[in-house]
Amino acid sequence: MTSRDPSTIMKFDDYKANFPYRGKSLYNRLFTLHCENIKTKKPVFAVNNLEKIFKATFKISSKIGFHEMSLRVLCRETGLSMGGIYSCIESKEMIAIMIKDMVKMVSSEIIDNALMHNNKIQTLETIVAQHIFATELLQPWFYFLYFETRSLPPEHQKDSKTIELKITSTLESILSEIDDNDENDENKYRFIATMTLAMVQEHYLKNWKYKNSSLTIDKYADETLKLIYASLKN
Amino acid sequence: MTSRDPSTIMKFDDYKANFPYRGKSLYNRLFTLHCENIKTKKPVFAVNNLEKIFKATFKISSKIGFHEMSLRVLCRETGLSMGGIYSCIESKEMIAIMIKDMVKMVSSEIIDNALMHNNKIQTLETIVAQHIFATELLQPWFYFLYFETRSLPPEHQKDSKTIELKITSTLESILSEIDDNDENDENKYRFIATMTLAMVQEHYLKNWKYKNSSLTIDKYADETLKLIYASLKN
DNA sequence: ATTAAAAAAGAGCGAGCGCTCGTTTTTAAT
DNA sequence: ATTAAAAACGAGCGCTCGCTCTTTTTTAAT
Repeated sequence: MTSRDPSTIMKFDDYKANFPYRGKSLYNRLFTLHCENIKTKKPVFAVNNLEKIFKATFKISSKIGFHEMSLRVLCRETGLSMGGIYSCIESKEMIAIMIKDMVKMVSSEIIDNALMHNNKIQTLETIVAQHIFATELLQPWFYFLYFETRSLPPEHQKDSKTIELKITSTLESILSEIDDNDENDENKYRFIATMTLAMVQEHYLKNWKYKNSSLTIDKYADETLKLIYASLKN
Repeated sequence: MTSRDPSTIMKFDDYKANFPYRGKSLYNRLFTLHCENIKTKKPVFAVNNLEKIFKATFKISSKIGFHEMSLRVLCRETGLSMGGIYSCIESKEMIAIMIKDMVKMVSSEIIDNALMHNNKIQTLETIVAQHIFATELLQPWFYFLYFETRSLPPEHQKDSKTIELKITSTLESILSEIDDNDENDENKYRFIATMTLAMVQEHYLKNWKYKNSSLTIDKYADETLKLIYASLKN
């Protein structure tokens, strides 16, 4: 391995400041992507209601699961009527599909951007750190997709699994490029890539552990990277 | 850290050979634990049906989720009638609770037994390796509990989370006992304990990755332990 | 072969589900 | 202030859910 320069890695606050999928603009994007299937035509109304619908969906389904969330309870939580909800979404199922599509978009962007670095170590560190940052900023989205993939229609389930596969296979090939330890083989790189994703997921799946922890998100990313390098040396 | 002797760690095949929670005897235990609430009085009938019910539950709910599994589909899959099923279980919900209780029992046993070692390194390695082995042998049970904890009644949800907490806090304290690297602190031990459990879970949650893999379960356990030691060295 | 107890069966119950659609209210251009 | 379009409303529809209970079948001791 050539060299590592921790100072080149973006910090969470910098990433957050430029993150385009936040607040109202997040739901604006959602509306733009699905406006064909949304009866409500004026963006300002649709965007407001989409925000209510998705926030309520995350709140309720994180506790009891998406399928167990009835639309009547969703009405109460959003303050909207049944008709109000159904003029902003096609069906209950489509809520889950929209979440999957958003997660897919964000994950793909991180990988595609990181691959444009010439320095492969920087590519590795960008993918890992930015994934941890993005899953923190969109924690309810990633959490939902992890637990509710099974309730998606088959073709969308497949799509969801492809997201994960793309991350690990990208990591795997970068690891083999940057490593110069003869003892390591492709199985080792696959193991480390798998472990890396497991650590990213650990953070957003059990984020209550980290909310009031002395382990900041920047430190978590750094520890994860250190673990990768320690495992390569072995 | 004093010394590590890989030869003292049990291999998967040895563990499997003496594992008491297998085949019919597993469902016999389940019946004994819950016979008060089971209408079917003759063990031979109850045990046979419990086996059908649980195997079908795992098969169906691993694909679509427990709540989405209707009892009518469960009837078809088990070959039993509605009445037949309800004379062996109290309610649909109780199926999930029984699974939680079984997982709790197995996990507790591993920790309690491992803590009886005088050599703390052996305790650590026993907890890690045997957890990986047990979650392989009872994969559907552990997988189910991970994804369906949310559909348990609150007090049982709490109980389920306690299982995980007991494992990580035990690991954490053992790590601090065996480590002599001054650079490490309690946060580091917590991070490593968390990562260790994440690796155990990775294996049983995504076991399709490992079913036909060249990475055997013994090797997986060994790699996980090596990662722990590499991370301690820093 | 008889028979009483145990097990298995499955139609039917009330409740709650996702979703629709005719009506009312709100919006915003004039 | 008027008005036509857009948004919000919510009772009601058909359906499936978990579960019960009476009836039928099987078991096993005599």
